[in-house]
Amino acid sequence: MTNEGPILHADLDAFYASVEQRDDPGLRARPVIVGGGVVLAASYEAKAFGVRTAMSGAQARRLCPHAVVVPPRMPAYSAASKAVFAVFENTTPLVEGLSIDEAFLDVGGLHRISGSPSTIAARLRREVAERVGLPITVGVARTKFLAKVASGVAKPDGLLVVPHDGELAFLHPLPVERLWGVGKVSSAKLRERGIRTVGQVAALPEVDLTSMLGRAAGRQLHALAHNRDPRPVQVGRRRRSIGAQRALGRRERSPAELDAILIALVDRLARRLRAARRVCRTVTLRMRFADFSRATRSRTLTEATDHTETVLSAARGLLATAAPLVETRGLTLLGFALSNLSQDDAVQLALPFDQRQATALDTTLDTLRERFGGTAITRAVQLGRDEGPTVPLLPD
DNA sequence: TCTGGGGTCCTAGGACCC
DNA sequence: TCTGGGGTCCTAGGACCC
Repeated sequence: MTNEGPILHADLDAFYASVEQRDDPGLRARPVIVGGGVVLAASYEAKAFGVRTAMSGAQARRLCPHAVVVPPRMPAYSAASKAVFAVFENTTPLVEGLSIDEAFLDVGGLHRISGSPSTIAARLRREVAERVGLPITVGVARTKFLAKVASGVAKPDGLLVVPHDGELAFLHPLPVERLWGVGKVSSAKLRERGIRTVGQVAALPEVDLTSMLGRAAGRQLHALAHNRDPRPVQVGRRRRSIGAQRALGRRERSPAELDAILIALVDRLARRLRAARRVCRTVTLRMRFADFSRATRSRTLTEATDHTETVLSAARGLLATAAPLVETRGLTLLGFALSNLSQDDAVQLALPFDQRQATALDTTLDTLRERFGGTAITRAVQLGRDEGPTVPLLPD
């Protein structure tokens, strides 16, 4: 898929909180906080008091004592998300979802059919408001990165178009934190050297940035500050891992209690895996401790699986490995991630051809089985699953 | 102030193979 | 016997995003 641009970045405003205000008129125009222990989303009325996403609930209530705190309703948010994405798909087939509440849309080539990019963006906002009842902000620019920055600047309920001849004038005065990939740590490193704006980053040689932030991050930052972002909008990106976790609090848990939580997590994950028709090969145990330090332990299986029992025994093995850590640091969060995902219907994927080719593949698989055993078959079939039917199935 | 639940990508070292 | 360069895979940690 080529990058024809221009690109829209569409981002729902205070998504979870907006859904709550839409569904309960009593909440409209009032400060709303979604989530209990931690703020998952805050309405703009609550944000005005300094409430932010990921802030602890206690701090949020101190800042905004009259806020209405509501528990999250995930099914309502997924349904709203689906409805909004339907509007996106109706605008252009070139949609790249980034999360439950934002996406890139490539509207290049739509000019003659649908009007100018700003007309398309205005219509998109209107349709989301009319059909789904939610406010959405849209940034329009030549690249993904600029479109995303533009929507960030235009929030809430806004529309901002960055003109071709005004890109650097728009970009350079912005604080470095607006750059994608600049979080707390990178921001601190840059500010330590007196670098506060994107323009100041652009004045730096790339080597300075890579030595400060690492190779990939430095290069990316350098490119973005110079407004270089060739990444196309990618349709149909696939998930690379599936995870589930549970906070445990500071209370000690008995081994039996821990095992019960472990079983519940693994069971949930294996179900999601099968529902998505995927198989996994790597199981990762994620832990957080009383001092908020973290650790992971992982194991890669020889064959991909979606069986609860197989994942469960790997999960138990990993937790046993980590017993000394758990003992000394005190476990406060337990989670698992399944990665190294592939499709579970590879043979079908590999056989959209005619009968002769199907027979040839069967012969190939038989040969492999004779010469290399089952592992080679799994490996070859996984290549087929990951890469599609063009991958040669014979090892070199 | 005391911290949820879901993800992505990068780095670096070691094992192993050619 | 010692030496090498290059590549892939696995593991662990960490930054960042919503």
